[in-house]
Amino acid sequence: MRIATWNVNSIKQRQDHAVAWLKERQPDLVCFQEIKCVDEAFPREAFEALGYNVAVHGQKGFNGVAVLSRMPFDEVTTGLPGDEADVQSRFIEVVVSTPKGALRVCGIYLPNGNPPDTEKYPYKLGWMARLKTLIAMRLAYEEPLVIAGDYNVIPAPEDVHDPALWMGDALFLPKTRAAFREMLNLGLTEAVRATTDEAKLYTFWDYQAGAWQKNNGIRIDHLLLSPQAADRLKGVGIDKHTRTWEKPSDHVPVWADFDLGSK
DNA sequence: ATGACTCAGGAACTGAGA
Repeated sequence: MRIATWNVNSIKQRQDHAVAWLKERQPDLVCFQEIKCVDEAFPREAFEALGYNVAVHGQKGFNGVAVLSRMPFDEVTTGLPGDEADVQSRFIEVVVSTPKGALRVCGIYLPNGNPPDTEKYPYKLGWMARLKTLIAMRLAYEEPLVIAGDYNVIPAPEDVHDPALWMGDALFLPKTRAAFREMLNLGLTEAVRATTDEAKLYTFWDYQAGAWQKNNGIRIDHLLLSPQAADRLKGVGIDKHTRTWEKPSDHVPVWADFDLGSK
C-alpha cells in the first residue's frame, strides 16, 4: 500500500505532471495540496481514467486539497473542525478499506503563517492546535492513520539549507516547531525520519534566486503515522526528480509504503 | 540587493506563496 502527498501548486497547471508521476510511482492513494480551483474545475476525468476515485475540497483562487484513491471511499469529510469561521479549504479526511482493515488518511495544507507579525501567524498556530485536537480523537480509534500533506513546518535544522536564514520565518520559529512536536508527542511517527537521519533531504525549492540549482531547499511535506500505521511502514521516498521537469511545482512528492495488503 | 519566480483573478496589476 503506497500513500503519497504532493503540493502541486495548481492542478490545472500540473495536470500532465500529475498524470506522468502517477503512472511512474503508482501510489494507491495520494493527497494533493494547493489545487487552486473550485471542485467543479478539478480535472477528475484525467485521474479516473487511471483508475482513481477522486475526492475534492477546493475553493476559488488558492488553497484547495484533494485525494485520489484506487480503493473506493468509505467516508469523505472536509474542513478542519474547531472554527466555523474558517473558510479556507485545507483539510480532507477519507477512510478506505484495505485487505487488512480500515485505513484513515487526512490530507492537509497547513497555513504558511508569514509574515509572523500579522494575523497570519496566530491563524497558523490555531490551525495546528485544532489539528492536534482532531488527531488526538482519531488516535483513540487505534487504526492505521496517515496525516499527509504540506505542513509548512521545518522540523529541525538539518531540514533546511541555512537554518540561520530561516530562524525568524513562520515555518521554522520555535513556536511552530513546538506545535509540530506536540502532534508527534501524541504518539505519531514522521515517516521520513523513521527511516533515515540523512540531512539535506528537501521537498521544496523556491522558484526564485536559483534555489533549485543551489539546492537551497527545505523539508516541509510530511507523512505522520499512527502507531498502527508506523508498525507497518516498509519504506519511504522523495521524488526529487520531478523538480527537474519543465514548469514544475515548487514541491516534490513524498510517499511511504505500508504492509496493508497488495503492493 | 528592497531582486530574482509562478500562480489566480481578470484584464494592469495585486496578493499569495515559503
